[in-house]
Amino acid sequence: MKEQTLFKKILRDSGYSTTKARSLIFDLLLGSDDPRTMHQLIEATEGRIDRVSVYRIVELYEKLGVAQRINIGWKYKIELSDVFLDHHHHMTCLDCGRVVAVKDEPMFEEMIERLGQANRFVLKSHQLEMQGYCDRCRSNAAQ
Amino acid sequence: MKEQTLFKKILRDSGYSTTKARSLIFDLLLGSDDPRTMHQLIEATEGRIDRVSVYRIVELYEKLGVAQRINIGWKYKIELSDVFLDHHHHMTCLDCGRVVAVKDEPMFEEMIERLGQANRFVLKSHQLEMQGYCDRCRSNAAQ
DNA sequence: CTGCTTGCAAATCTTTTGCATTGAA
DNA sequence: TTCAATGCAAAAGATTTGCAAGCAG
Repeated sequence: MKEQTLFKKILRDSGYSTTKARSLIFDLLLGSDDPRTMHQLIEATEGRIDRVSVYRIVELYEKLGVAQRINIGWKYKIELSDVFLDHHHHMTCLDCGRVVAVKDEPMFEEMIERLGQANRFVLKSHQLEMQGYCDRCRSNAAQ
Repeated sequence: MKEQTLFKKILRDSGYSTTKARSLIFDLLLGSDDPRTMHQLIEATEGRIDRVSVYRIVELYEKLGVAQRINIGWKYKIELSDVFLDHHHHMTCLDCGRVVAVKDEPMFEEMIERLGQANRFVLKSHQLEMQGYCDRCRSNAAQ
């Protein structure tokens, strides 16, 4: 199913309407490879949507599982959820700030599952964030 | 080495002095099992330290590797770094908010290492955050 | 002593709330 | 048409900055 169609279906099924503002935010998220900060997202609307609405829309997307916040350093960024992007994790370069999406291995998922059971948790989600220096930056300067 | 001693040594070695304010924040972090939000930390000082100083001290602790921010849901919390606590990860209950520290397996560390190499990153740190429902909450209501 | 630290005041930035108006179905 | 969604104004909350006074070494 085309992303936009699935997106509209999710809204409709949950009793929300598809509006110009909601579609724009969705397209902005779909259009960028990298997660976006709230600030970037608001900038990207170029005043077409009020900042308050951006907050409200992102909040809704999180509730519906359309988007998720991920934590990069001290800040958070927004990206589409696993429904629209493959489940993955992030590796951030401490020097240039580049964020690489890392597909995870089945073995990793199994391990997460085991950790949950060992603590008697029924796990719903998880995030793995890694930081280090990418090859480009490493060849430029000694860390 | 006793925690306080190591703490003072880290400050001294980096050219910072040990002050009443810095010791208090350190003790507060050392005294609680769970990570603390900035808000909780400020409350815990009971006005003995200005909120601005708390921010500045926490910032310094992060720079020196004494403490680290961890992301719990949308917010972040502060806890002592691996220098003072064993390296671990967090499992948060989506219902009651309880945070469980999870010791990780050597296998996990190996996997992280491999992921780094595969992406030509030299990894320096990583965090794994898991969310789900704990056994207490699960037995109270159906999720 | 002397410069690093802190407190205080205030600026700035981020996020939330209330309410009147607009627009999707 | 009708109620949900948006914009606008403003409040509330979080974080940062500048500067004078205080304290650790």
